[in-house]
Amino acid sequence: MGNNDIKDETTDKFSLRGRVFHRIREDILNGKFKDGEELREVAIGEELGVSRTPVREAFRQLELEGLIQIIPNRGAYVTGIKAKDIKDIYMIRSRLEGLCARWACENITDEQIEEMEETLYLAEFHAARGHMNQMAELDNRFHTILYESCNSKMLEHLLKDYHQYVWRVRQQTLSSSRGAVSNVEHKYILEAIKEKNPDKAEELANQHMINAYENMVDKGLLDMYE
Amino acid sequence: MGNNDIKDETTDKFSLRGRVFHRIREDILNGKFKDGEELREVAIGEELGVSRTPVREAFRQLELEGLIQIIPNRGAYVTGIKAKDIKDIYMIRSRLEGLCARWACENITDEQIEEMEETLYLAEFHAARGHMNQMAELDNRFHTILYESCNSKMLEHLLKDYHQYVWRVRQQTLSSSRGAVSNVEHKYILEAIKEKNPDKAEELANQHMINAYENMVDKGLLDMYE
DNA sequence: GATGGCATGATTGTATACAATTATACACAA
DNA sequence: TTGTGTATAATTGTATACAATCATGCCATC
Repeated sequence: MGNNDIKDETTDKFSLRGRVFHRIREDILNGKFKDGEELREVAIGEELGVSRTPVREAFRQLELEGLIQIIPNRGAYVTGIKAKDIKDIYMIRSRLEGLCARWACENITDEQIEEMEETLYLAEFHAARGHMNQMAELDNRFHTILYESCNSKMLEHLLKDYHQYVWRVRQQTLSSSRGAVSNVEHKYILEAIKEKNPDKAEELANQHMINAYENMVDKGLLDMYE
Repeated sequence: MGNNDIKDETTDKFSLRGRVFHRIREDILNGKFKDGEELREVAIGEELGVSRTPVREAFRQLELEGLIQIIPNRGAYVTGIKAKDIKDIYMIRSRLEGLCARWACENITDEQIEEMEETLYLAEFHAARGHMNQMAELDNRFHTILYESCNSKMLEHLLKDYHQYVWRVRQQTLSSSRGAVSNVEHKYILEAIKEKNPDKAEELANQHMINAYENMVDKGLLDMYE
């Protein structure tokens, strides 16, 4: 139930605690802090030039996010991303993106539809030229708009959270040849939403996520997380 | 991604911070702290006989759980449960319980099957006599075992989290006449799992949650959260 | 009377000090 | 050599002190 958007709204990125939180989060997701590594409050504090207090508060949040495990009176240990976690997240996302697409059918605004169509159009352009960075960014935008269009803060937060969580892996996926295929799937999903066909939209969004995962498995992109 | 089980494992219920966390959480979920109410660190601290430090750490966790909103340099404000949240959670749960039942098909142990059968048997007994407290407890056990049987810490944590979140509402539901019906649905779900029929199990668990929600709506149990 | 600025108090943000707990090292005995 | 107990160091848990920020109320001014 932790979620990203609330964090960005309320846990000030410029407060010491916020900076520590985001920094450690990044370092874990980027692999700088390895699985099982112990995080000491003073060490982190000195590295970032702050006292233990904000570090401790950041730790408590990271614990709830599942990124570290705190053992009382012992310490904080990094919980790295494992291939199994990625699989679980993709399957969870598949169901939830489906639900999100369903709800989008009755709640999406014309502006959001137009924005999504723009991303699709641009994605086609960049896909043809192999601009992978832009593709990743556009994929990002498509999904973010979809999440915001479901009219459920709960679901929106949950999905944004997972989306961020697998960000690094996802980038690699889109850097492969799936970008174009993914874009076509996006098109069909948006079509179903525009048709106000919730069953179809849910099914397509659901399958879209499963396809994305299977593509990663096929290409061996998850091997490094074993 | 915050989740309950990790909390119970790692955030010691007997540390000051843990006690503050659970206490405030309870008070919000039980309606003692009303929507929009401001929580002051010193006041809470004095009431529980602790200093601000553990209170602050508890606040940070409650924020990630979405139970309070912290505005920097201003204060912490209670975010009450609203009827819309309950609806969203039940729909999210419907999809995820379905996924959970699917995974249970290939991962459940014989011991877990036996435990679930025991709860079903006992529930039948208590349903016939109108023992509502026991019914609630048995419903709890059935779902908890189901969550643990899917072999996914991620999903298990998420579901336990939501399960707790709507605990108070859920108790009222089962206190109505749905207990017996719910128990029959549990039976069918377990049957499908024992048959190793993932499609059927997912569909049944999915529908089970939707039925539970619609029952609450019909009985007007959500009116107080409007 | 309304409005804007400033002083004051209250509250949160951060740092530090102290207490409690745990890990480590070493001595000593079996 | 191995195991155990204890002293010591290191680390986390909690409390308190200080700094920064925000809210409130009063007064001056228009």
